[in-house]
Amino acid sequence: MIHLTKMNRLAEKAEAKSCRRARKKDQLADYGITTLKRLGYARTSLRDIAEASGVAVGTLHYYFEDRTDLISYCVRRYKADFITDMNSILFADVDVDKLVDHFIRGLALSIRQEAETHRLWYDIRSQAMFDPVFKKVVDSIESDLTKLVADLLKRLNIPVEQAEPLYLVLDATFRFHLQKYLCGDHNAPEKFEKQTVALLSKLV
Amino acid sequence: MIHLTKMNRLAEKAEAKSCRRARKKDQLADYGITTLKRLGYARTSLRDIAEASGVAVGTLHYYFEDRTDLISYCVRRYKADFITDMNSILFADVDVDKLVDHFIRGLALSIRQEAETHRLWYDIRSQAMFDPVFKKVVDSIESDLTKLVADLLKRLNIPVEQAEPLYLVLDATFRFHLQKYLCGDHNAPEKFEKQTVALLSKLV
DNA sequence: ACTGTTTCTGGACACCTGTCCAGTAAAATG
DNA sequence: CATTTTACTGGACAGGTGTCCAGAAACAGT
Repeated sequence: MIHLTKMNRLAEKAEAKSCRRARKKDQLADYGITTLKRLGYARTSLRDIAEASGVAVGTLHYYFEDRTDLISYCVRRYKADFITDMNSILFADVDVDKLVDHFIRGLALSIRQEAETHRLWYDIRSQAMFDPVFKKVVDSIESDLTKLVADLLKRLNIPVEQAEPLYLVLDATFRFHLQKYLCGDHNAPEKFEKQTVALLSKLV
Repeated sequence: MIHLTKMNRLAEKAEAKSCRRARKKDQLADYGITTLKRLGYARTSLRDIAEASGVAVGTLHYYFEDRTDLISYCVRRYKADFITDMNSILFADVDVDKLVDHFIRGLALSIRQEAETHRLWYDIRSQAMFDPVFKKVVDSIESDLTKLVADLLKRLNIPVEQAEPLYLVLDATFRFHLQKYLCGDHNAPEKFEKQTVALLSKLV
């Protein structure tokens, strides 16, 4: 029995240790994401991230294999938050009647509040066309986003086969107006809302 | 009179000179575009372009102010070819009846034949969200593409106000299937064709 | 054939990049 | 308290980056 409790102790310790390590790793990744949002993939260096984290560059290599590993980890982690945000928009409102309008309004609001986040997403997605390292996580995010739209359709009793093309339509208008917004057009989110409503009324 | 002919001569010489210079500049830009297509914006260095051109790095600085100037010039030049290609797709066929189908088929073919070209376009467009240097040329290309769709609508006797949202729909499906194609899905162009036809039948 | 101009080279420059490691500080362990 | 393990530092390293320039080479005009 003593052996077992001893082993449990050790196991607990080991777990607590790896847990602490994981937490720190995530914390560093968060600073990484912040930096990536600001500078974009092409311009973000390890030193930028280290400086943002208030940590030496070597520390990054203590927690991550190499640059690719770090950025991949950032993107994977970033994905989680990203989808969570999107989901909270979808399920914020329960009234099925006005669900679509609220959904679209949520997206419009997100252009205002999370412009840098979405900008990074489009950056990474483009990068994935050149660097296969990001292919998997980009595919994963994109299928999650499609699923998001599918969930919306389900609640509206619309066949989910339309989810993919509908996601693409939403994505295109969203990206376009995000771009306008980032260029200083403060009415872009509003325009996005109108255009999307008009588009959806024809499609569903 | 002698003076005038003399001045004409000189003017001609000067023009021929600047013309030769411009031609060489364009030639270098072409090698730049080739390299950008292959490596993407983030990974393309002046030395890569110099090597592709069979020229010393200094020569690039002889024709271009700096890196930004070179790449901007490349993108601006690349835009011309890009739009020309797109236009030739639009006006290749004259039969109004099957114009849309041919147009979409042309786009599908372009995924196969010009995948790297389009990949670069999406790369630069994302880059423009971070670097205002590319904002202008990206806007210009995007408005040209919208005009392309508007021309298509005109020939179909459909109000051109729909051009922008329709362009966005085409862009989204095109980009999505280009991505799939680049990931090894050889049927992506075909799927693009089907999905786009289905989508358009609902929209117009 | 000589002269001035344009074109181009090859290398120097300062800086930035990711990677690595000896050594230090801190914390856990006995 | 002593020792071992973990966490972290600061700097060295090789290689890559954009930029710049003295001078060679090619060319033009006379």
